[in-house]
Amino acid sequence: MAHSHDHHHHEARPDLTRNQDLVLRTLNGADAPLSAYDILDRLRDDGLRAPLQVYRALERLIEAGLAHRLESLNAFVCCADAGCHEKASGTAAFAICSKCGRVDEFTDPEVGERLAGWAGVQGFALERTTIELRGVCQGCRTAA
Amino acid sequence: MAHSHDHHHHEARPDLTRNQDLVLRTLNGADAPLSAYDILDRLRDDGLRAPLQVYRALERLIEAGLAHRLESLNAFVCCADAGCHEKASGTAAFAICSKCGRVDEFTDPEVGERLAGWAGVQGFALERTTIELRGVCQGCRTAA
DNA sequence: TTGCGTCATGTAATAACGTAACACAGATCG
DNA sequence: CGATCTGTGTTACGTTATTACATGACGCAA
Ligand SMILES: [Zn+2]
Ligand SMILES: [Zn+2]
Ligand SMILES: [Zn+2]
Ligand SMILES: [Zn+2]
Repeated sequence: MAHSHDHHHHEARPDLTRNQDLVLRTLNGADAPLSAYDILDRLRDDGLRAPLQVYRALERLIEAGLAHRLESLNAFVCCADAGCHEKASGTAAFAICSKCGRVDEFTDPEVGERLAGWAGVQGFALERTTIELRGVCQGCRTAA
Repeated sequence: MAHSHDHHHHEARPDLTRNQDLVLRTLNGADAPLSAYDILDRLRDDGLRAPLQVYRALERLIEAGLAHRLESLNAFVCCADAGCHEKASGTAAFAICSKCGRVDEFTDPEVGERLAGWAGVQGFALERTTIELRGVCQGCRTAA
């Protein structure tokens, strides 16, 4: 079932397998980052039993640019900025609220260029960049 | 033995306790990031037995600006850029070589300002920023 | 058809990373 | 003196991630 007419989904996703699709839906349905074990718990009823099943799916989703890992949280979110992988200035950054857990993904071309520039000068072959901001979101601040 | 005359070390450190000093020396003596358990293993002969002893020391060292945690590695390094905590443009970034493990700490004021600027516009109360570059350092590339 | 690579999957066991809870010792201050 | 604060030591536990091995589905070529 690689090519077919069952794309009830607005985008031609890069052919997800069942487990990958389950994990991606779970991430999409969450309003905060989920750990691999959170995801596993939510997918027990769908037959997933072991962490590795989740980690393997996450690996592919991240490769495909459909999800991100938040290193400072050991958790995962689905990509919320389609342009974050457009090379040239496509370095995703994440603002993570310590109060409510919400995550805001954004890109700043200037930041990406500065870091790439540093790498160029140093002869550092840049493969991946992690930018994570921790703090309190506006909603949580005004709700104080 | 908190105050004494045994500061054979060039800087007036913020009065480290024995465990903090042991951990900091270990980090200083390493040529790559160390996990908390790496540190623990190296300090068994000095009497440390449990992970918590290391984590507590690391917590203080990081607060004091003497060490950093690398989130993408779950490991720790000692601070290599005294200016990285000078507020105004003092956001530390780390370039981590996937081949040899070496870490290069640097700061780019422009990057710090752009991220702080985004936070300001969004009403996000920024507390902490993580910037980590993964790739291959020049030494490892030319040694290919 | 059979055999062979490749990829996803399933499962168990274990490694690696991190924290809660409790008890104790020394310093400081009324 | 007791009250409190900070650092310490220890046990036990919780969370996150990987290794190793076995199986099943598919495409393809002999
Ligand atoms: Zn993204
Ligand atoms: Zn919030
Ligand atoms: Zn530093
Ligand atoms: Zn290197």
